[in-house]
Amino acid sequence: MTTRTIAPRRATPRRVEKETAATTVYHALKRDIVHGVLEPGHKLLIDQIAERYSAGTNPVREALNRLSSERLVDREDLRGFFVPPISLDDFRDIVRTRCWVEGKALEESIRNRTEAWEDAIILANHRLQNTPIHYYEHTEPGMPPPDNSPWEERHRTFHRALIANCGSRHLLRFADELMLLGERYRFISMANSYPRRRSVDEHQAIVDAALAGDTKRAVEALQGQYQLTLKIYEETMSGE
Amino acid sequence: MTTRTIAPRRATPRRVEKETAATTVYHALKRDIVHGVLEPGHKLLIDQIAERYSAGTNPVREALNRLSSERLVDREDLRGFFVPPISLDDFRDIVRTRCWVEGKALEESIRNRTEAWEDAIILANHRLQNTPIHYYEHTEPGMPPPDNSPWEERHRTFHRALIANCGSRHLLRFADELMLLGERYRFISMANSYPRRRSVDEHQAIVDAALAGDTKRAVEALQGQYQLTLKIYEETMSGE
DNA sequence: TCAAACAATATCATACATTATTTACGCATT
DNA sequence: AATGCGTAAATAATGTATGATATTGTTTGA
Repeated sequence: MTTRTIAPRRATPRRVEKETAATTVYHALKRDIVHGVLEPGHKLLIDQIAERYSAGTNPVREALNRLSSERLVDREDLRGFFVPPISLDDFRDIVRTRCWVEGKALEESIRNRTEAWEDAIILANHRLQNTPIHYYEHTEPGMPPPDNSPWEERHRTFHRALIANCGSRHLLRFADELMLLGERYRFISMANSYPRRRSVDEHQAIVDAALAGDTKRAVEALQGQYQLTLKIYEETMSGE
Repeated sequence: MTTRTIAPRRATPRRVEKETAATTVYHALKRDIVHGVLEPGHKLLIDQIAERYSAGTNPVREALNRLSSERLVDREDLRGFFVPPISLDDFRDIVRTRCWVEGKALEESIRNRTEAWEDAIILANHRLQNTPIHYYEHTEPGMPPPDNSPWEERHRTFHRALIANCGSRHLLRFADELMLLGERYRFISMANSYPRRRSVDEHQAIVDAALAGDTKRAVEALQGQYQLTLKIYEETMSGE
């Protein structure tokens, strides 16, 4: 057997992953659209966006073009870019499609289950449970809305972890797109009233069923959570 | 009740839908990538593309950015754009995901079936059957490969018609993306040998089952066709 | 009241400048 | 001679500025 020299590791990676202005604007726009900062139906004027994010018009246009293919902005030749309008029908479609896509992905994840996947789920769930939600009602009047971005981030991570083992790159991509589209509705409609429901228990139920290998129960628990989100949204809308 | 004046109709529509250079390049690039004219793994140099399609660099970059969000080109900050490489694993993923997505969409289409939908299927199938395929083997040596774009177009239309009634905009969008990704593999691998198998019968079987309301049989027929495509591709690859 | 003409605004395309990466080359070391 | 390293030139992506073209809003005239 030949002696194998260990490849030397650099302290810093060879290529410092640098971001272009277009990519920076892309992420910023994505965040602001999902968070409802940029309002549905609103026209996205190139110059305004450029100034808002301190960039040139060219990077802005590239970012908008990328987002248009993900349906996070609407585009019309020679007429410009718009924040997509929202509608109950659209949200229904998003939730329904998400149930199908993530249901299938969870099913496959359980079928291919590995220890690493189970560990990741447990960890993600644990972290999510230990991240408190700051409720808007508990803040002083006139104060800015509370920042729940740590919880949001871990919530996303948890749901990604559940289906990460499905083995399909494309299915994961679709799930991710739908998650973003759905989150926008949550941010827009529930900016002032975070869910009171015991989402901790709901998440735990999904994890328990998934770890037990009970596909049917796990998928139903997952889909049930999304259906509930839809129902709450419908009640919120009709109540106003 | 007030008398209602009929709004006057113009002979010509108010807005003549005009296409920007970016959109033209977008479609041209999409076509050439799917058709395998631009080879997998190949680097897409902005200036070359711009000259190739007689456009400026700016529209080209916008088109590339749109395509990158649809996974029809790969993009890396500061390093440029590339035609995505192909691999058996990737094709397997595409076919599998397509079976899930279109299977679900067909199921829903049948559940919501209407006369208009049935008519559209019958029509699309009829048109497809009446469009001949020009086989490469039947052309004279040294001749350019035959143009089957009419058949390709109607084939796409047929498969879209099947699932068009599913009621989900997003599911249809995913199906469309996957169809394009899958078509690229067909064009690349079978450029010289069009399928001899009786796809007419396969399509007819799907239509018959769908019209009979036999969801299970229709979905299985549809998925079977895709699985067969995968099998043929696998054999083609191993045989070389 | 309607329509045509004009003005204002914004998108789109081109040309040019800047910045990063890739390649090529020379030199030193093994 | 072969390999590794550092520097410099070449190449290409990115960003800025400007002009051309289309749309939108307003005004004017019949």
